[in-house]
Amino acid sequence: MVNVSEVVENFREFIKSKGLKYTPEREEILREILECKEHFDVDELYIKLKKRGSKVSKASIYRTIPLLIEAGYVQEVYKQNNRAYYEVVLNKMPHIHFICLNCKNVEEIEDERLVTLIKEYADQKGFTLLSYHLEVFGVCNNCRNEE
Amino acid sequence: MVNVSEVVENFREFIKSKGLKYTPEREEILREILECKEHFDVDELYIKLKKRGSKVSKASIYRTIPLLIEAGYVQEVYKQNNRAYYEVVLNKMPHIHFICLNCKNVEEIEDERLVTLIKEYADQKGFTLLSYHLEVFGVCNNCRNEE
DNA sequence: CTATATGCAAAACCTTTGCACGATA
DNA sequence: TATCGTGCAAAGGTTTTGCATATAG
Repeated sequence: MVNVSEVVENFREFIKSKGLKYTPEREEILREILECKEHFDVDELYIKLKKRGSKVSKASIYRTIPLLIEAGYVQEVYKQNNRAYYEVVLNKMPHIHFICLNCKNVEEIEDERLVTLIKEYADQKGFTLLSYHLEVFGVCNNCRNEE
Repeated sequence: MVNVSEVVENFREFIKSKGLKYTPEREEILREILECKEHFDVDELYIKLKKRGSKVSKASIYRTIPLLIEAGYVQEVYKQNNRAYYEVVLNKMPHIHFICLNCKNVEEIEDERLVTLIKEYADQKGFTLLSYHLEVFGVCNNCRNEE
């Protein structure tokens, strides 16, 4: 699992190295995101924070997420209903998303061979790999049987 | 290349099989989309249609695209500035995008092993494969050397 | 003739932004 | 104390929707 205090510390250094200010809001948002096991969107995050008694605004969330992405902790994975969904990428094996176009369900799979394959190409091209995501679109078993 | 009249005919059957009505607007939109070699968004499409003297409204485009997606001709590939970008998936080999986060360059690669791997999983899950795309983020060789 | 589609304009929605106030370094 | 961040509310821009009219079957 992710070592939360280590990440928090790294984030603080990241923020400072950019000449920005480390604020309680930014830390709250980071900590809450690190708790997310699944994909999340801004609204969900906002509600979770509210429930904990936090006073952060959505504006701050919208302004903090790009920093977390830049720091390499978070990644936007897809959009649905005009809403962006994110996930924590720390210590997470890159994975394949199987997205059903009918029921919109997203299933996640991890695969070693894919990792190998991509690394091979990256090496070949002299490409410094940061992250990636593979999205597969189709119709899931359930939906197909219902038709 | 895509056989346009064949696709148009298939789409007509698709529409009818759903008990919907086949209209000139729907066909105009389909034909225009089949002309798109690159990714496109609703606005671009609308402007192209206008230039040809078409009278279709954006509303109709927005209402037609989901049908084209359902029919399997079109796919949403990404969003940028809160705008959805689509592409025609007919006769297009699935591909890997290597995206350089520095210079924003996108390089496209086709790979057989990836196809095999995904088909394997899809079969396993009873997932009807329509399309997919793999995006790899990092820093390209040129940019790395410049730093 | 009936059910569905269209176009228009307004609404809905997520995200961004301006501004005054507050907090960090 | 200067700079940057925050919250609020309003703006911005894409997509959706209600409604009257038009059209397909």
